[in-house]
Amino acid sequence: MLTPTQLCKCLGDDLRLSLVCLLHGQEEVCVCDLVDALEAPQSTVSRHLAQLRQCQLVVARRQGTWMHYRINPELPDWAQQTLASLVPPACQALSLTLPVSACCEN
Amino acid sequence: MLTPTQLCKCLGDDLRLSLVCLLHGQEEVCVCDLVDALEAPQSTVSRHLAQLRQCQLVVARRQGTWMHYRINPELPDWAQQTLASLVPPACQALSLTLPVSACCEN
DNA sequence: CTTTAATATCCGTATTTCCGAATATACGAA
DNA sequence: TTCGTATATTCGGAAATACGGATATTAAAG
Repeated sequence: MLTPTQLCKCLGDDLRLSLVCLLHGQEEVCVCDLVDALEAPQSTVSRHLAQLRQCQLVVARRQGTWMHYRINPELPDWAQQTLASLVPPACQALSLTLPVSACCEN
Repeated sequence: MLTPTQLCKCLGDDLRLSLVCLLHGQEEVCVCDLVDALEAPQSTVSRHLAQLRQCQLVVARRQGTWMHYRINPELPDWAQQTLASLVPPACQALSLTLPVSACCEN
C-alpha cells in the first residue's frame, strides 16, 4: 500500500514529477508520447514509469505493442488531494506544455 | 524559492517527514523535544532540520541556547495544501504520537 | 574566564539513486 | 517463421544522499 513517504519519493524527481503532471491532465497517454514530450531516452522514461507503477501511482493498459498509462484512479483520497495541490505549480515550475500531443493513433 | 520537486524531496524521507508532522501539529517545538520524540541521534535530527530550513519549509527562532522550530507560516498556498493532505496519513503511517511533550521549559 | 548545556557542522563511510547504452521481451504483420 | 516496432529490463559506473561520532559554536551561568 502506498505510504506518504513513498509518494513523496516518487514525486521528488523532476522526471517522475513531469510524468505525473503529463498524465494528470488527461485520460491516458502512451509511452511514445511521454518520451516525445520529455525528450528523454526511452529507457529512462520506462524505468521511471516502472517505479511509478510499483508504487501504484499509475496503472498501465496494453494495446497491441503500445502501453497506455494513466494515474491510478483508485488512489486514496489523501494521495489524490496531494496530486491536486502539487501538479499545477509543478507544471509551471517544470515548464510543461499540456496536453501531450498524440503521436500514436488511439 | 521552493519548488514542488524540492518539497517532495524533503518529504520523501521518513525522518524529515516525521519532523514536519511533529511541527505541523503545534506552534513551535524545540530541537531537544524533537530528538526525544524521534529517538534519533541529535546530529541526525539537526542535519535534517538544516535541510528543511534550507528549503524554507521550516523557520527557526533562537531563545538562549534553545532553538525553536516551526513550519514556515509564509509557505505558498500549494505547499500548505500539500502538507494538509499529507500530514494526517503520514502521522498514522509513521506511528507518531502527537503532540510532542515539552521537556524544555519554553 | 571556565564550565555546562543545546545545537550545528564536519567528515569519512555506507547506501541509495540515477543514468543510458545494450539487450531482452511482447506483439502484430508479412 | 521472420521482421519491425514499442516497451521493459539489465547492468556497471557515476552522482547524490544518509549516517553518526567527533568536534565546533553559541549562549547562559557561576
